[in-house]
Amino acid sequence: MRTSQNNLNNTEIVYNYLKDKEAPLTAYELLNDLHSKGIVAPTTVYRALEKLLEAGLIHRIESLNAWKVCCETHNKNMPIFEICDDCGSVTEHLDASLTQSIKKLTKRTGFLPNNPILEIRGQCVDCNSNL
Amino acid sequence: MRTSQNNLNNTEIVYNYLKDKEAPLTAYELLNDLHSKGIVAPTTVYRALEKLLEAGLIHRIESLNAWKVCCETHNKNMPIFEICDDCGSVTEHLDASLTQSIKKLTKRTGFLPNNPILEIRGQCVDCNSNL
DNA sequence: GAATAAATGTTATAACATAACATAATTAGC
DNA sequence: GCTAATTATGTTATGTTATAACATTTATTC
Repeated sequence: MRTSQNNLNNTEIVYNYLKDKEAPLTAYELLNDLHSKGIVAPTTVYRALEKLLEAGLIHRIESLNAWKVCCETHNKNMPIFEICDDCGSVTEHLDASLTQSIKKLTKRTGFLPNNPILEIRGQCVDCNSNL
Repeated sequence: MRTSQNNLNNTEIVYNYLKDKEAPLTAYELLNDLHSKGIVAPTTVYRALEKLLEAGLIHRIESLNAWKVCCETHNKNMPIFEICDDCGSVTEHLDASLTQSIKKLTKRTGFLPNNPILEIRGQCVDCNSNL
């Protein structure tokens, strides 16, 4: 029996919900928030997230165990995330010189990069200027 | 009642064990391996890891949920880790130009960095040259 | 040696993630 | 359109990572 009320599949439901969020959400936050859409098991959430990740539509924020939509303007650059530990906002940045630095490093060491994880924990401009 | 057999405290026990490892260990791997030293609860392991982290003696590898001793030659540079998904080895690197790139980015965005998490998943030189 | 602080022990549980297998929906070929 | 194969989904259970809450012990200070 199909439990969802409309013709969106789980992957689309998760993506649409995540799309509007400033801060990333954990899988269990998604599960909780999307109960009303017929998503009732962790497995369902994780399967959707896996597909979105493969499609390059979302990123996993490793240091938060949370998920965020991709800005989709990578243009060959590696994404780096600024994570505000005060307000929880996460912003994605693309930076050519950073990307070059990492490429140089891996070239020098002979490492074959696959998935760079670049996250900076700290305080965003709004939070550190309001002190 | 004191259960450990010698005069090392838990923090030292964990550090000494971690020190010799090429690959990082998870908290539960440490727990399992250090049962014989009287460490029998997750809490004990996490408390030791927290102290070592504060002391700057270890790093947490976020994308592996695992822990590794610090090379202790940072010299103001931010550590970046190359993580081999084939053999599990993790190597720590210090790179001035990478550090500069990140500083420039945070200066531009007004972000106050606290803890940079820089990890590259991929294939180490040994694993990618043996193909 | 009593009072305080720091470290450790113990039990329970929260939070994050996947395994294993059953069923349903979609599609591809005939 | 029917059947087979594939893909998606549902369901239950469990594995893995991390912390809370509180008791006890050890070390330190006066």
